[in-house]
Amino acid sequence: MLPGARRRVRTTDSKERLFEAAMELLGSRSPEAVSVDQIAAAAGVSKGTVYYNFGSKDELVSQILEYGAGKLMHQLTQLAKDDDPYQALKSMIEFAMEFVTGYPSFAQLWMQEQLQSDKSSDFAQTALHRQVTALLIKVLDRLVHLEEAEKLPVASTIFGAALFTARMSSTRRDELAHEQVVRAILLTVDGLLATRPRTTN
Amino acid sequence: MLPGARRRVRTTDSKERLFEAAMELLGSRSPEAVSVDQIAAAAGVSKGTVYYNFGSKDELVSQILEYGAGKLMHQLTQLAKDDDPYQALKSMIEFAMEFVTGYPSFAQLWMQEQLQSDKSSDFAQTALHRQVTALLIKVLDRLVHLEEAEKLPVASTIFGAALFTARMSSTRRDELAHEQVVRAILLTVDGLLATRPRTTN
Amino acid sequence: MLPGARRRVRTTDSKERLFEAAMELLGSRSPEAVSVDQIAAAAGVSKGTVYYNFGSKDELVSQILEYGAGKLMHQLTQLAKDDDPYQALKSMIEFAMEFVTGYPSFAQLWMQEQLQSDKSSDFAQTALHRQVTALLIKVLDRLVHLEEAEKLPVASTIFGAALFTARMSSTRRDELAHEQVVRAILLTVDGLLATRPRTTN
Amino acid sequence: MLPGARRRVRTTDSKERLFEAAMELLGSRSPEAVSVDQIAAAAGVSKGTVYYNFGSKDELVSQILEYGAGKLMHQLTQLAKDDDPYQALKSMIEFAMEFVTGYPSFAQLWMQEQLQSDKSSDFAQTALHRQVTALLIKVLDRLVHLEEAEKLPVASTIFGAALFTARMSSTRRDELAHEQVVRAILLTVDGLLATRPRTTN
DNA sequence: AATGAATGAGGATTCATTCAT
DNA sequence: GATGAATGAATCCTCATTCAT
Repeated sequence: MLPGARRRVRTTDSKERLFEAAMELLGSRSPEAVSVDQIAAAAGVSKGTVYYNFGSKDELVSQILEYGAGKLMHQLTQLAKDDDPYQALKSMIEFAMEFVTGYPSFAQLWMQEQLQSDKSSDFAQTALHRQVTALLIKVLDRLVHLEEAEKLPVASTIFGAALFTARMSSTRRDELAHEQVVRAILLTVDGLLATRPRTTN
Repeated sequence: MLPGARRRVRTTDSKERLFEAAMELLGSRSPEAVSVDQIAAAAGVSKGTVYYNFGSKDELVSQILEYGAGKLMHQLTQLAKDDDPYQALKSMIEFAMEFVTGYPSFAQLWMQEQLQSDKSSDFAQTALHRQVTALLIKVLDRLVHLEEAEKLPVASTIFGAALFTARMSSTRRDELAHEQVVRAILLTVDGLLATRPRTTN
Repeated sequence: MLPGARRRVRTTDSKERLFEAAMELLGSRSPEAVSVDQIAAAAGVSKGTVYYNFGSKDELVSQILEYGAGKLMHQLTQLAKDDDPYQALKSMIEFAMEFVTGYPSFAQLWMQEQLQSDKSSDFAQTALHRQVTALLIKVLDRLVHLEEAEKLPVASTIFGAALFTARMSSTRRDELAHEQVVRAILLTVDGLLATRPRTTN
Repeated sequence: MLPGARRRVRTTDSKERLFEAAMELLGSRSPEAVSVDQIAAAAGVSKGTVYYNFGSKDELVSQILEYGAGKLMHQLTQLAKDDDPYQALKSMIEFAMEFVTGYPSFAQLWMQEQLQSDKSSDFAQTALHRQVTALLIKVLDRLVHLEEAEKLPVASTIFGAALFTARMSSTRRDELAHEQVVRAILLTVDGLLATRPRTTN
């Protein structure tokens, strides 16, 4: 083939299809419960292609995790910059909700992997928890004055409530309206506003 | 053997040992990631004994789920009766934290199964979500006046935050002190108190 | 218990129930496809009772086989005594049909075990084949003159046709009327009568 | 490797080897009594290969059944075309004998499955019984005049006698000479010729 | 870049059998 | 006489992975 000619897109075609198929399937089942055959079949490629592109099942899962973490963090970081810290939190929660609805597998994977003590290192998602809470803390600091010891619990609570309730509402679509859920999660912030001194700029 | 000494107990011994071994193992891994061999070995019985006592792996998991749900609901129902609704909520959250710390497998299993749309009905844990939120709503109603549409989201948020953060804190013991987490979750309630009309007894 | 007092009947109660349950189940499945659990459950006794009464599954199967063989041979021997050899053959075939209809498991077991070369000894059913063919040959000898070499093939054919078609007709009850089948099997004898010299008494 | 030498064939090699190994083993034991391990070992491939090629043990057994049914019916259909109906029947019986001797597993499987009422529909072998008897009836009709009601019983008897005696003679090779058995089975036809009006062409 | 065939380790489950009571 | 609990070998099957093409 002539160098520089058409190429590029086609190259990672199967890779992307595998990626998406895996995300889809991992949205409702644990990684152990999803087989490589299923992923390959859903992507319309052969099983060997999974190994050609990702090397192993674990690697595929890790890449999904990392991809999602990157995407989420990128956007949350942008939203955190809003001048109004309350508005920033609201937008962040809204985005998290949308994100989890769009990619249920991320929430699923994070929740699961976050709870496993034995698995090796776990950069990605432990890092994610740390990164998100750090970001939340930064925004909260701009809103109210918190004692050092309570910062992480508060941030974790918001993170957990958002992650869990978002995931939940993406299943029970009818009962848990997006908007109402966002408002409910923001109640934690309202609670802070009512009980802590405002940050004096 | 000395007469009158310990004995008798032995009867359903293996069943209980299996139950506990399974709870232990399911605390940190998804059911699919725990093998029947592992459970049997951990309980110190043969693999066949699992099937003699439970019929199948799924049934064992289900029974754990049901057992936990019953135990949790029983205690929460008691605590909800406290005359002071705020205190009731606080005790309930505290108990939930302790419970999840003591039996991490429950939180793990509930979270996972709650997210699976395809599994057939799932009385136990779907029922659990409904039961817990119903109970929370009853207590909240005694505290503040909520619009019908926001009740479930608020209750779900508290439930999710408690479940997730409790589970989280039982892994990262050092960083997330029990007491602080309870206070953080209660912020949602503080938020309600600050923004909604009190219930007029 | 006083010797000579009431006893007898009750003693083999479970044994008989097991025997009948096993016959029933073995009527439609190979021994390997029927479990001791199933037999015990069908008999309404515990699994241990099978071993108490029969020692092993194989022994139970063997006893069924022997019991059936004895019963069948006893009656066939009587019927073979009829003065009219043609009538004797007819009665024998009729009885075989009834017998197989009543106890499908015998036909099933015989057919299966007859075909296994590797299984040890096999008194019962190999003996049965020999006994039945020997009996048939005796009666045939009274009817027509056969060369030595063709005796066994002819007797085997009648035996096989009867056993197989009887078993078949007990499944497809509607299509294969008892009477017609008997007549069809007797055609072999008619064939002999038409092509061989009659026995001169 | 020498160019042009044997090669290529290899492709579905394992599948065929499994097929043959299974036929061999099923010749003397019921499917329940033959394990997948044994089949795989006999074929010289790994257990997984059985599942890769056939999906399940049942499917493997079914395919053997169907393959045999096809092969048998094909040849019988040819032989049935002989102008002389008696000769046609003789050839058909001879072929059936050879076939059963060559592939004892077919007779074994057919007999067993034909007798199971509970198994779902069972195209293959029930179809086989129907097909063979239908074919036999067609030939018989060219030979003698039969009442409608007796056609199936007569055909079934011939089928059963052939199947069973053939299977039997392939075990007791010494006692049941091929030729004699064929003649014995043809006696049924002789019986017909002696007792029914010939078909008037 | 991709695949289909093959594998073997491991997983859930069944089952004949043993044994203390 | 009878049973329930327990077992471990064996069975069917799944699955992540490898490799020649």
